[in-house]
Parts: sequence; structure tokens; C-alpha cells
Amino acid sequence: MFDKIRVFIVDDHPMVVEGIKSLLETAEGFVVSGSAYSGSEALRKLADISPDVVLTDINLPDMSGIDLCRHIKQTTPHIRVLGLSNFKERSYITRMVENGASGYLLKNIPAKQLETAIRMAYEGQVYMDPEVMRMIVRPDATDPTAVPRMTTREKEVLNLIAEGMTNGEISEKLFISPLTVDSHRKNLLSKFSVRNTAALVKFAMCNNLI
Amino acid sequence: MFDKIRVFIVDDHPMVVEGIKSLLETAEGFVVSGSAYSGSEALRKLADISPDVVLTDINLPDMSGIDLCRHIKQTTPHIRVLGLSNFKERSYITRMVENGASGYLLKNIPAKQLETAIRMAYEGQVYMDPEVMRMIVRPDATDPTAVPRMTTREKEVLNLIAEGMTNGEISEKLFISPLTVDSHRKNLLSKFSVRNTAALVKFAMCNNLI
DNA sequence: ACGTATATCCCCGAAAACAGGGATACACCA
DNA sequence: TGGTGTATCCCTGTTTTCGGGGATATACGT
Repeated sequence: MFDKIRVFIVDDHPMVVEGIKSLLETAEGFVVSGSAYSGSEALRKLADISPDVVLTDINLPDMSGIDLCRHIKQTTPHIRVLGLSNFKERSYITRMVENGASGYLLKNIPAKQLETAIRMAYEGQVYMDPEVMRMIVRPDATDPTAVPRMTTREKEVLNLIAEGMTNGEISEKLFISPLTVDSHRKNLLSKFSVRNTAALVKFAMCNNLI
Repeated sequence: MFDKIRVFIVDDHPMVVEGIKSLLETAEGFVVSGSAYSGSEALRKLADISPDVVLTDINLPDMSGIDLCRHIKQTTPHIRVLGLSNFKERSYITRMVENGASGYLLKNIPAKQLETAIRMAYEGQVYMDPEVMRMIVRPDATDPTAVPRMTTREKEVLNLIAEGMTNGEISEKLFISPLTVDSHRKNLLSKFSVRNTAALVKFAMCNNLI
């Protein structure tokens, strides 16, 4: 009951790892039972350690935090996983939660909230960073940052456009008519409410769509 | 001679600040004399504190680390400044150094090297992260990641292009002929070796030029 | 069985971008 | 003083994109 919560930290930045350690050891009720600088290292160590909560960065050198989360939940579902990132991209957050994460934090989270998040995760609840919360509560309505979803074909076309290919070239690559490519292109412009290809590419890159 | 080196940390992520504190306090010979979460807070505190070395993130909420560095070196040139970032963009590094920084570190730097960097900065030398070093030693030749530099006008035009504006619109905004804008556009395409605007925008965004 | 979404293809005309030249003026540095 | 870089402006012609339509087939869920 009064045991300390064992936390395992995964981040490729030593100073972030140290920072969390320091924050948690100042607080009461936590013990950092280990850490790793990559996804594979984390999985190796977790085979032995088995902490209560894993705090993982989203961007790891060898795999994404999302993949790591999935692995952990598949093999040891009792371990809670909290995502950690600088980015509040909707797709990251949702994919993290879809893969069983107990929450998603931003790296500029204050110490108090970090403690709360870990405690809640430990108790089986889901904690969301307030900023992150604001992202997800509005499905798509008034949220100006909501990203329209693309069909798989549109994604293909968008990527080739960003590569610098013309409608004609894309049509050859995908074995479809250039007119079809043009349709997709125009649908993309319309979906993202942009006027031309330049703005389309910028928007797509800003929202991690490419 | 045997005094501890006083370090001041500027980063908007509490856990990074804590991490560095923890790393430095484990090591011998350092004392963290203060920290700030923004550029303005840093400048305010530095008016009183006056440490030996300032360690600053490049991306701060209110100003860039580069601007902060310039301010510090203008008012208190004896204070050494070290840049700190996740990004190893050439432009960041060079601009940091141009503004008087004593070095540039990546956030995934190991503890030992962090100590070395601070000691060297304290002694008036310049420390560069090994990875960063590899970026700058090759002027532009064999380095595939080298980004051609833009003139200020080209930067303006590039940004407006990425906003979705046409040559005509840009020309009105900048009070120049649309033909001039077109020249800049073509120069950009040529400089970055891309075929069209879409690829230009993608490249620019990939390299933090926008 | 019927709507909805996706993917495909088509047309036309206007607007913009691209290719590939050339030219002038100004500043700055060697 | 002569080169180098930047910024400006111009021309011709071709290719591509954009705007605003319409149309068909397939799949999928209700």
C-alpha cells in the first residue's frame, strides 16, 4: 500500500532522464527503477525489471514510443505506459492511447503534474496533459488545429507531390490517369483549405502528414 | 582557482533544467547558480546573479537562444554562453557562434562531455559537440546535408511562397515587380536543386528554413 | 436496398509557374 | 579598380496548376 511507485524512464536524452529522476526523487513515493536510451534497450531491461510505470519519449532513435508502448502492453499489460514528447500532434496522442498508453505528457510539464500523472497511471487511470486535453476534447468542430483525414490514395499523391513530381509523373507512377491525380490534388487543396501546392506542402509538413 | 564554476540554465522544459542540475551536482566543481524558463526571465535574473557560464536552449518561448546570447554578450561579455538544442542545423550553430557563444551542444550529450564543455567554455575556449563538429568542418563540399544559404530577400520570398501566395501577391506585399519575385523564386529552385515549388517548400521545412 | 465514401476518369478555360535566357544598379571588399 | 554578390527588372514560350464543374464503378455498412 505504501510502497513506492517504480518508474522506468525511456529517453535518448540523458539530461531528460536525469531531470525526471531528480524531480521524482525530490517528491515522495517514487523510485526510479531504471532507464534506457532506446526502445530496444528498454525492452531488454524490462524483461528483468518490471516497474509499475514506464515513461517514454515518443521519438526514440530506433523505434517510436508508440511501437514501444505496443510491445510493452502486449508482453506485460500490467505495466502502465505514459507518453512523453515535445509535440502535441493529435496523431501521436491518439495512436499512443490506441496502443494502450495511460496518458500523454508534454516535456514542459511542471513537476507537480508529473507526479499526478504517474500516480494516476499507477492507479489505472488515464492522465492527459492539460494542453493535450484541449487538443482531443474537441473532435474536429471548432478546433482550428483539427487535421482533416486523408484517404490512402490521397496520402500517396500528397507524398509524391511533395517530392516535386507533376500530375503526369505521378500518374505514371501510380498507373492512373493524370486527370485522376489532378482530382486528388484538388481534393487535397479543398480538404486542407489551401490555395495552392506550396501551402499544401507546408500545411502537411506542419502537421506531420509527410 | 578551486572555486566551483557557476552555471546558469535556460530552458523551458523543467525536466531538462533538473537533468542538467542533477548531472552537474553529481560531478565535482560545478554549482548551478540559477535557472530560467524563458529568455526574458533569464535576462532579469542575470542582472543580479552573474554566473560564469550560461547554458541556453535554442528554442525559448519568447525569444531565440541566439537573441539571448547576443543580449548577454552585449551587456556582460565576460559571461560564457553555451547553446543547447535538439537540432544540429548549420544555421543555428553558426549564428550562435557569430553572436559570441562558446559552443553548441546537442541535448543527447553524455554527462562527461557536458562537464568538459562547460569547463572549456569557462576557460574561454570553444567547445563543439562532436556531431556538431562534423557539420561545420566541411564547408559545403561532400556534405550532403549542407544547406545553401539564402539572401534575406530570398528568405522573405520563400516564406510568402510557403504561405500560399503567388508571385503577383508577393510583389504587392514587398513593393517589387512580380518579375523580380519570379527571379527570386527561380533562384531558390536552383539553389536547392529542386524542380518546383512543392519540393522547395518541403526541402525548406525539412531544414528548418521556414 | 440505399446512402456514403472512395477511386476513377473527363472537359474547359484561366492563372500561375517553369525554362532560359539578358540586363542594370549598388555595395563591399581586395 | 575590378571582381563578386545582391537585388532589381525584362522577354518569350511552354508546362503545369487551378477553378469549377460532371460522371461512373465499387465497396461497405445499415
